[in-house]
Amino acid sequence: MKVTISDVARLAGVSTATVSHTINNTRYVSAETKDRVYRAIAELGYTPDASARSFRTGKKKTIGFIVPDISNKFFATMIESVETCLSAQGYHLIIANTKESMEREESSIRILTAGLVDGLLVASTMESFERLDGLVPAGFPVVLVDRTFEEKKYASVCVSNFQPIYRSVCRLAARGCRRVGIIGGIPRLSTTRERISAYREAAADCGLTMDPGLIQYGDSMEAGAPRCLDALLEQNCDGIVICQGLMASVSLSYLRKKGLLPGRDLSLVSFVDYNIQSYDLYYDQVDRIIQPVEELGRTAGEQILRRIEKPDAPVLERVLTSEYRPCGE
Amino acid sequence: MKVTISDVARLAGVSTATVSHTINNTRYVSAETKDRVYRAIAELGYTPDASARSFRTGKKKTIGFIVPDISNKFFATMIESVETCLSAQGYHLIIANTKESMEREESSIRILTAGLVDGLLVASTMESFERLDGLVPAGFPVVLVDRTFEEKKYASVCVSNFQPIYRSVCRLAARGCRRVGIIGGIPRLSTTRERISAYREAAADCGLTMDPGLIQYGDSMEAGAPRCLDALLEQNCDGIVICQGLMASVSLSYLRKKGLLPGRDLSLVSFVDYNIQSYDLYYDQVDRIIQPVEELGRTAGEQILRRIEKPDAPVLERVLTSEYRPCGE
DNA sequence: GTGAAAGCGCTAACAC
DNA sequence: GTGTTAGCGCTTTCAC
Repeated sequence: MKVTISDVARLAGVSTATVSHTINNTRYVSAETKDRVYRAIAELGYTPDASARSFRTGKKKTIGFIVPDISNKFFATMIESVETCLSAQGYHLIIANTKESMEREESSIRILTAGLVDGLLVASTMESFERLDGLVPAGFPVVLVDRTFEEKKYASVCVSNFQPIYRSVCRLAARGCRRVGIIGGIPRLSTTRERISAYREAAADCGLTMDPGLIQYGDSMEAGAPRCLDALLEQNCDGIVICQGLMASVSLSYLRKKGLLPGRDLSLVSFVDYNIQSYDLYYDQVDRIIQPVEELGRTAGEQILRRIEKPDAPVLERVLTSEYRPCGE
Repeated sequence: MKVTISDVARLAGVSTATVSHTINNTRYVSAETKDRVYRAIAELGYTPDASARSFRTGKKKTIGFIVPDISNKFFATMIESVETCLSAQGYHLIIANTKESMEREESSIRILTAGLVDGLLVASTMESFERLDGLVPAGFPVVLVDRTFEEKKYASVCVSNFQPIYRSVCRLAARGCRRVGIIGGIPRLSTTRERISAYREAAADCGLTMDPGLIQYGDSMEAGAPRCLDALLEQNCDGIVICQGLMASVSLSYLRKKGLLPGRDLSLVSFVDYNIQSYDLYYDQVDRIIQPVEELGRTAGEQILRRIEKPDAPVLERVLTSEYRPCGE
C-alpha cells in the first residue's frame, strides 16, 4: 500500500533517521549511503507524506489569502503575483473568497488559522479592526493587504491613492469642471475613505462645488456603477472620478450607451486594473489611475514570509503609490 | 502554550476519546458529559489541530485546482464557483497557476498529490494525456475541467462548442461572408481543436473559402490577438470567429483603433467570458458564444467530491453546452 | 456511556 | 557517520 519512510530505510539498509536526513539535507550523510537511499526511494516510488511532515514540524508551507472577490481582475492579478512569490519559496496558497461578506470572512479566518496555514494575507471587508483582531490567534502571522485599519497592530501592504486623486481633481478643475462627482467603493473600507477624503480636500482647495449628492458609493462586487452614474448625471456633473476598475469599465460602456462621450460631454478619471495596452482605445479620453497590483501582491507575499520567519520583527507598513496618467499619455 | 485535546479532557474530567467523540458526533455521549466537555473547550479556547487531524484520518478536506491562468476572468469565475461549491461541504481550495507551462503543471501536480490534497481538479495545458497521467498516483481522485483528452481514464467536465461555432459560421455565410477566418487558442488543447474542426466542417459545408491562412492560433495567456487579427485582415476576411473571451475583448478595441467597425466592415463572432450586461455596448454588433462558466465550476466541484466519496464510481464525462446569441438578441 | 491505549509517518534529540 | 526512539495531537479499536 502506502510507501513509508521505514520501507525505504529497510530496503536501503539504513535507519529512518538517515533517510530523513538525506531527503532534507539536514545532517551529513556519506555519498555512498545517500546513493543507496535515493536508489531505494526511486525503486519504491516513495514520496514523503506532506501531512505527516507538517504535523510533525508544525510547518504547513501554506499561506491563506482572504480575498473579497476572486473574479475581480484587480484581486485575481494580486493572487497571481502572490502565488508566484510564494511558490518560489515552496509555499502554497489557499484562497478564501469572502464576496465582501463579513460573516464569510469571519469563518474563513477561523478555519484557516486553526492549523491549516502558517500565515494569513487578508484583504479585509471588516468594518472594524476589533472584529478582525478578535478572530486571529495571538501571535499568528498576518499581513493586511490593500485594505488597512487605523490600528497599527498588523503588518500591512497597501496603496495610497490620495495624491493621484487630489491631483486629478485639481486638473479637472483647471480644465474648467465645476461640478465634479465621485464614485467610491464600499464606504467602510479604508481605501474608499482615503479616496473620498482626497476628493473632498481637493474639491475644497480648488473651490469646486461641494455637495453631498456628488459623492456616490458603489459596491465593489456587483456593478452598481449605473445607479451611481445616473445619480451623478442628475446632479449635472461635468467631471467624474471613478474609484474602482470594475466600475470604471462598466461606466464607460454605460455612458456610451447614453450617447455621452468622455472628453466631449464630461471629463472622466478612472481607476484601471486591466492590462493597459489592450484597453487604450476605451481609455484614450480619460485620465487614469493605475495601481501597482503586481507589486502589491509580490510585496504582500514577501512580507508574510518574513513574518513567519521572524514573528518578532517590527510591524511594517508598506505604502505603495499609484501612477497617475492624464489622458493621451 | 498550545491547547490540546488532553487539556480539555483533563479539565472536563473525561477521557480524550470522549472529547473527540463529542466534537465529532461520532458516538453517543450523555448530555451532561457533553456539557462538561463544551464548557472546558470554551474555557480553554480549544481548537482541534487540523494537521493532526488530517494526519490521523488521511483526509485533508482540501482540493487542488490546477489552473492555466488565474487572472483570466474565465478561470477566475470558475475558481469562484468551485470554491463556493467546495466550501459548502467544508472543503478548501489550493490554487496552482501554471501560466500554460507544462513544467509548472508537472511540478504542481506532483506536489499537490503528495499528501496535500484529497483530490485534484485539472484544467490541463499538457500536450499529451500520457504526460499528465504519469504524474498522478494510481487511484488518486482527479477531474479534468474544461480541457480533456481522447483517453477516457479520468472523469471530466467540459463545454462543447462544436454546435455554436458550426452554427455561427453558417450564419456568417448566410449573411454573405465569403472569407471567414478564425482565431483559436493554443493548438494542442482539446478546446482549440474542437473549435477549429467545427469551423472547418462548417466552412466546407457552406462552401466558404478554405485557406490555411484563415486559421490563426493565439495564445490564451498574453494577448496575441493583434497579430492574429493583422494576419486575418491581410487575408481580406469578411468574417472572423474569435474563440476566447480575453482575445475577443482585445480584438474589439484593436479593430476600432484601426477604424474597423464590426457589423459594418466585417462580421464578428466572439466568445464572451465576462458579465454580459455590462459589455452589451461593445458586443452589440457581434454574435456571441457564452460558455456556462459557473456551471462548469460547480459541476467540477460536485464531481471531485463524488470521486473522493466513491472512488470506484464509473468515470463520468459531463459535457455542457454554450449559448449562441446572435447580435442584437 | 466511557476509558485506555495503540498508532498514523515523520523529525530530531540523544547516543554511540 | 549513523542508529534508536520519543512523541507531535488526534481518532478509533477494544474493553468494560
